[in-house]
Amino acid sequence: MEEYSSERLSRLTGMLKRRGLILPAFEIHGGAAGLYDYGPVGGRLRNRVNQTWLDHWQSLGNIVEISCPTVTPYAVLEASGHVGEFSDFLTECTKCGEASRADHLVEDKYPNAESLSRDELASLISEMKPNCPNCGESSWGNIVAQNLMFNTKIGAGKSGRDGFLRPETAQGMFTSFTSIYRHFRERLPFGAVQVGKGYRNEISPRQGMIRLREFNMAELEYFIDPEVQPIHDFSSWSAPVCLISDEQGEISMTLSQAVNDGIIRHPTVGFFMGSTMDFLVNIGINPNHLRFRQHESTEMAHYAQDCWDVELLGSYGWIECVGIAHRGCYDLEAHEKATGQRLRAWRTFKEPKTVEIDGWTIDGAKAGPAFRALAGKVKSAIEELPAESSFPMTLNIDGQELEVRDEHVKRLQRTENMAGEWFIPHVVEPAFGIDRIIWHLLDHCYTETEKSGETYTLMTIPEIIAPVDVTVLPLYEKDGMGELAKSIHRDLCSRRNVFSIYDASGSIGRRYARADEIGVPWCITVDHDSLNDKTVTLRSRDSGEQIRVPISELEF
RNA sequence: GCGGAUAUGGUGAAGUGGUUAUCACCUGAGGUUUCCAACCUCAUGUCGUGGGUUCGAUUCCCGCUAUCCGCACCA
Repeated sequence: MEEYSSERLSRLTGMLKRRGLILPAFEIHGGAAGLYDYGPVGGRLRNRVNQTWLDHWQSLGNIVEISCPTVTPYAVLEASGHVGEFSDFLTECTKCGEASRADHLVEDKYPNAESLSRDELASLISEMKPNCPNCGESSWGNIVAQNLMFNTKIGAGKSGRDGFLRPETAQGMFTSFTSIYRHFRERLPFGAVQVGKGYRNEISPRQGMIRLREFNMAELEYFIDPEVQPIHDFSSWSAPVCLISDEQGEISMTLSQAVNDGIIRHPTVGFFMGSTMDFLVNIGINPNHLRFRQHESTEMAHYAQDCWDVELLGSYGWIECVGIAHRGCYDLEAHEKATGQRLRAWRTFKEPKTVEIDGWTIDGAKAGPAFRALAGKVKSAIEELPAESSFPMTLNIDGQELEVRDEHVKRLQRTENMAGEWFIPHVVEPAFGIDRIIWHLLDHCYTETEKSGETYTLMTIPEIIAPVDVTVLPLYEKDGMGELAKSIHRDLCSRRNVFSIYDASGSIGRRYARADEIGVPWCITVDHDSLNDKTVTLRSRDSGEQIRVPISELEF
């Protein structure tokens, strides 16, 4: 097991920068905290991780990919709860000027103060008079919301609307629900995936790629009928995994056992946990440095019912890289309330239900002129009345006593057949921090060994995400070996989804070392024999083995 | 955001109030070399940024930006 040390970390980050995988962005202008570039090697690595992620989920068969804007109108994120929740409330000590988080000042008495509103916090602070942790005085100014989303204006000048850069891709999937629902012919379950950028104006980005202000995320929103018991196949995950449960602490058990015991509160969450683990291990994450941690009820996001993080161990300790949340009906309901649009699915009953309606309603032709503006409210009140009501009666509507007479009302009696009902689907969301995952796979694949007494580094990146598939090396750039190597290189590059590098500088050993350092799985060497018999040497990064292969049979 | 430290070629380091800032590796060109960081010659490329002190600042001082370490934060 690789030892993580700060020395190894600095060698790794130095290599990533030197070899063009990951670099601080805008460095010639002094840099900018929390912003990183994927360089000439990293760019393709990121792309392949994204593509592998998409392929992984699309293989389920009921998943579509969509792509939504990052610029998002204010109303969308207000409806989702982000404007209200995605911020910290700060208040300044008027004596020393130190800013403190308002919820922290009262959390002795209210352990879950994070969930309090601004007004509640203000009244609690004036009541409890907490002391300033800096100067000890108790004299607090107004509470201001420090929002962690990037503000922007959509449009210019006065006509510009307020907006934000999205803090997650998820909202686009929810606001597109009806289109996705129609695409799937209105049959649950189905899911939508999206990979793209998200933004958070972090107060203090730290730890390199771990906390970024602009980051790559990949999210799946999987819509399910809460009344249908899902059937998932857990048989491929027979080994126990490390779970840190809210109630039981760290335990080791299989996913199916954890679902059966109710530790994982929904089978689909458990299924996605297993599927997520498969994806991560496939792209090079060390399974021994992976664990699942359940959110405690107090740290759960405003939308979640249950949430399991995948944490990966690397140079910065255990870092949450994936969150698998059961969001219930929170999001669709929130957007439905804000817009009045129906964001529901239709559930057909096994047997149509008949509902006897027996009650009263108004006779519009009489009641309308009689009650005028109040007629609508009278109608609602009348329809609430039991069938055995008798008229005339007196109703109190908006403080007015109204006499409702026989002539104003009609008996309502009929039998309705209901074939089904509209309901708000529930959502299970695996949300991946791509940058954190890429960081950890590089951290896990970075191997320092010795070769003839010298330190030797190689990246054991799996072939499916290797940024470079193959390098083509002429033993010497003379006698036509260079030309032959270049033609092989061009042929490989022209193939679908294959990327080759041509490298002719330095000794052959140096070039193998360079290829190993960025994790190129295969090297092709063109030598004198190649000119005659049209064969080349194919060298494996991981085994160092070399075999002779005809140029016409190179398989990439 | 607070406290502390740091900032010198692509990378890692050395050094200085005064002529042209040093070294290794890397990179490029040429030579040599018949498959795992070899060697020879030559070449490219640096004092984060703005201000101050000074005849003169990469060096001293201040601001800014960034990085690292604590604290705090982490939907």
